Amino acid sequence: MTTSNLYIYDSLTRRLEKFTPATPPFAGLYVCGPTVYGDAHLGHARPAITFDLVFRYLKHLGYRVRYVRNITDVGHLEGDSDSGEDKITKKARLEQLEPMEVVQYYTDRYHDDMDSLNVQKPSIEPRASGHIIEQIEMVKAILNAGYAYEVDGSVYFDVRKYNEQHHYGKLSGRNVEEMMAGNRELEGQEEKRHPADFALWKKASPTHLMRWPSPWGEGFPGWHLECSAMSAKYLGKEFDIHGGGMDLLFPHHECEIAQSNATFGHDTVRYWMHNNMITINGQKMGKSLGNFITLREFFSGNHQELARAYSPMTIRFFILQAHYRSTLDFSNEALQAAEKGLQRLLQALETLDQLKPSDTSTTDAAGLADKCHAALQDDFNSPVAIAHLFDAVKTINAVRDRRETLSGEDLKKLRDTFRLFLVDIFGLTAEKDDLGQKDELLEELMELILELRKTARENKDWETADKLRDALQHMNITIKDSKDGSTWEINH
RNA sequence: GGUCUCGUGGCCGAGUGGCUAGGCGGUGGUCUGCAAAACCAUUUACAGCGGUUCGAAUCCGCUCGAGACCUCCA
Repeated sequence: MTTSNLYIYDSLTRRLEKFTPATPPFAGLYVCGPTVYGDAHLGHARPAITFDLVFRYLKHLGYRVRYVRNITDVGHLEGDSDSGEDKITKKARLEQLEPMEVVQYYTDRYHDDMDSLNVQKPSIEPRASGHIIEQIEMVKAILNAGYAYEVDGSVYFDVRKYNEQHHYGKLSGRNVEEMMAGNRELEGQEEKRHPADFALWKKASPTHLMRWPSPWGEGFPGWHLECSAMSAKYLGKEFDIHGGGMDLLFPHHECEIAQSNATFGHDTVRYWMHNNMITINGQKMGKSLGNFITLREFFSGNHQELARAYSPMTIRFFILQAHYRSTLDFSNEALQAAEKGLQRLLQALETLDQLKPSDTSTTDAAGLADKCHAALQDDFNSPVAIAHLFDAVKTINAVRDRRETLSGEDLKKLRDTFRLFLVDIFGLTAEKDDLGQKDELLEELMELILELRKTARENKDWETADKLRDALQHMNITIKDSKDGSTWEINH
């Protein structure tokens, strides 16, 4: 294994901590996945890409990583009330489908979106509905430990009791007493002994569709239980990294900590990582505000806020260009800037293959790997690593233009390093749809047209040459002339 | 109201005490039949006020502004 010096910002200690996995060379990573009752929006892309980077980089460092990302397919209640309808059921009713049809439909679409973004599949993608037994067992264990109570077919976590021996609120920086003061009156809370108590198991109302038998009657698991149960099942009672969006810090992850402590008597997570939010007009992009733009809308450009379509790779690069703990503000201008920047990097990747080695090097190319590693080992600072790649682009172009030279050895090193970080670790590649759109017939036709234009230009028949160029531009095809001839591409 | 975070040049976005972040845009140039593309060069910053320090974007205080969580949310 590569000796690493990886530091991760731990949300719990609020400091950079040196990453030392519990049982090297293994590393366990659990990330909260989506609730599948709607298309993924730009906000969903952030944790997916952030932890895809973590996954890829840990693997690169030589760890044997088990990455678990759940699918939440048990509908959580819309309100905190017994009478509330859950999100998936509501969607199912509106679309006249089985709840599980809704789940399947949006799970498939989520997978498609993640594939487009070149997000690697997790090692295990467990569904909450497939782990009802594990969740029931966990409720039992918490009841046995005395940290929960049953009321009329529902089981609640006893936060006040738990707080006597543990600190409920240590992750999100709050305490139970303070939370009392600011707590709002919500319906359906009469059963709880304390407003901060949360449901571990919820009795299903007669009309509730998603329901399972349990020792407490027909019902469904509580909001926070699935992640505790499934992370323990697949990663053990102590695992390395638990990730998710900052908005899950409270109450979701706070509750997970309480559940795990109640069940196992100790924390299960060694490092808590939280990605920040994507904002639009300075505000969080989210379901509740209704100001979200789905990934599919980005890819098609079909949304009021979008000046045009943006490719999946542009979205990916846009997200990687900011540090995961900073907010990232969406704008058309920023996305177009990202698109241009990415093109520059990808162009350099191609140029790199054409470079010829010299006897000696006039420029340093060896430092790139160290600099990029240093950036990533500093809490996955992808924007700094990317800045180093841009510096390397200058070198690559200089060698191409014969302003600098590289020895064979240095050239190989530069190629390997550049490709390693850009393609393997950041997952940035040329758009696949480029090739998809260029079918064979089109290729041949374009070759013919470019040949005709070349002849026209050689005969100084500028009228014909320009006519071809302009006509193609109208068809959304751009001709790019260079010394070595002309190339073409379809505009996005 | 409670807890917390942030405020960097036209835009996005790194940076936590002294050393050019980077990208995009703009401007100038090279190339080109012209244009585009590509490449090269280059421009402006640290919300305000006060303090600590030889020295602060970076530490402390205050003011102003924005946001997040406290209910489902990535």
